[in-house]
Amino acid sequence: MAEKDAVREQIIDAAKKRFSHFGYAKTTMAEVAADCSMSPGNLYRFFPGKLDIAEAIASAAHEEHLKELRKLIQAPAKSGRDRLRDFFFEELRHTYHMLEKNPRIHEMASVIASERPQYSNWMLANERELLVELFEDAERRGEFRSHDKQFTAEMFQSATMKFHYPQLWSKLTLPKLERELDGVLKLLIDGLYAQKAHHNAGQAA
Amino acid sequence: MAEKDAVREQIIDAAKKRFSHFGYAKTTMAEVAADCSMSPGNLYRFFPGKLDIAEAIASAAHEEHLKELRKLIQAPAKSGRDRLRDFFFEELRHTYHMLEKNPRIHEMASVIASERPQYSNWMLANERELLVELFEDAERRGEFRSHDKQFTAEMFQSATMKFHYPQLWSKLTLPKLERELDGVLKLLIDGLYAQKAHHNAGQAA
DNA sequence: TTTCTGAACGTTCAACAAATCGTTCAATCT
DNA sequence: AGATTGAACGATTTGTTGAACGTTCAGAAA
Repeated sequence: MAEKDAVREQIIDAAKKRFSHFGYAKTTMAEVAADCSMSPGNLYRFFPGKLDIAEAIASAAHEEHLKELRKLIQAPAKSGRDRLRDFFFEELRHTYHMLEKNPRIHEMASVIASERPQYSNWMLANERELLVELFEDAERRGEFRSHDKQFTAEMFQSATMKFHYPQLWSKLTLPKLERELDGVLKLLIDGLYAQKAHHNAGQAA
Repeated sequence: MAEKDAVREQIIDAAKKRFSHFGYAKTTMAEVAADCSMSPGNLYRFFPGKLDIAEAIASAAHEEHLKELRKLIQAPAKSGRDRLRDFFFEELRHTYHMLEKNPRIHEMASVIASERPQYSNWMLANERELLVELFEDAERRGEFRSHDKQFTAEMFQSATMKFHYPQLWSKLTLPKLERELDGVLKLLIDGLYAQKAHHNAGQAA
């Protein structure tokens, strides 16, 4: 089993190099197999198909991303407002730099998104979990409160969706995007605080 | 001149029928010309090209849409909150029904959006003007206040961008989309009211 | 037996040819 | 003259063919 995992890792490494150098489409299974000194057919004992190799690569990167996000929402000295800002700014910069630094990686992400629509939803759900944690923590500290944290997290993701999709950016620079994200977040978070006020008023009555 | 406008109208009508029946791509200039009992070449005395005919059709529809939106934001008996809700719900339903009722029309919109990127921005800017009017009116009535109404309008459009792009809907039904839009708007508008409070507090100090 | 290979299968892709389309403009009509 | 035509032009699309690709599996290797 450990043996099998090591081979999987080797395949992932070889594929990652090829994909980010030549792109997903221009990389053949035969090439990846040759890089691993094995036959094309043998790859299929370790992965159901080419797309699954890409998914494994993406999942590892996603795990790294989640780790970074987790660090941000657990910053001890920061307010809930600042943590939310840090969270979504990290999301934006992550997407932006992926596009800027290496378009091949973004090609890979696009292929996965179009061939495995549910995969994007899974990633969004993972990030949403972190948001819920953040909201729970903010409530514990009495900062803001929301009735349905799962739903509120969905609303934040919905309202910041534009910043996930470079196709919607129409050549905006990162500073402009950041200014826009900042404005949206300010409104949303002020909304959260306001709902806390309503909630308290309701309790008092 | 009036003569020329009448012919333009005839061309637009013929093209509209063809585009919505067979689609933009499958309609040829020769067919539109034949429908108008003229030669293909003659079309170019009235329109610079095929895409401009589509744009004229889209612009007329856009004018209708703006008229509807204007009606909603000027409803006398409604609060700013309700007007904002009506505004964006109309936007969502407009997009949704365009897609649902006649995909050919949506195809036309997609072609224009991809060939004339600035055209989409122009439509967004028109709608943003109405939002600014709405904000000015709400401020006049003392309901909520925002420092930079142009910017605030941009933030509202940014946060509701998802509802403009069916590609991001992943099979969500209209009721689900409406629920989501409702949640986003609730946060945003609460945010507006909260900023008014901050503003007033600032004035008082 | 279990692990691995590489030829074989059906599908997808790339390159080329033919046809079609948007657009132009010299010639024709009014 | 100005208005209109329709053949001609270049660009784009369509159709087709052969190679390349992802995937499978019967058999070889271990």
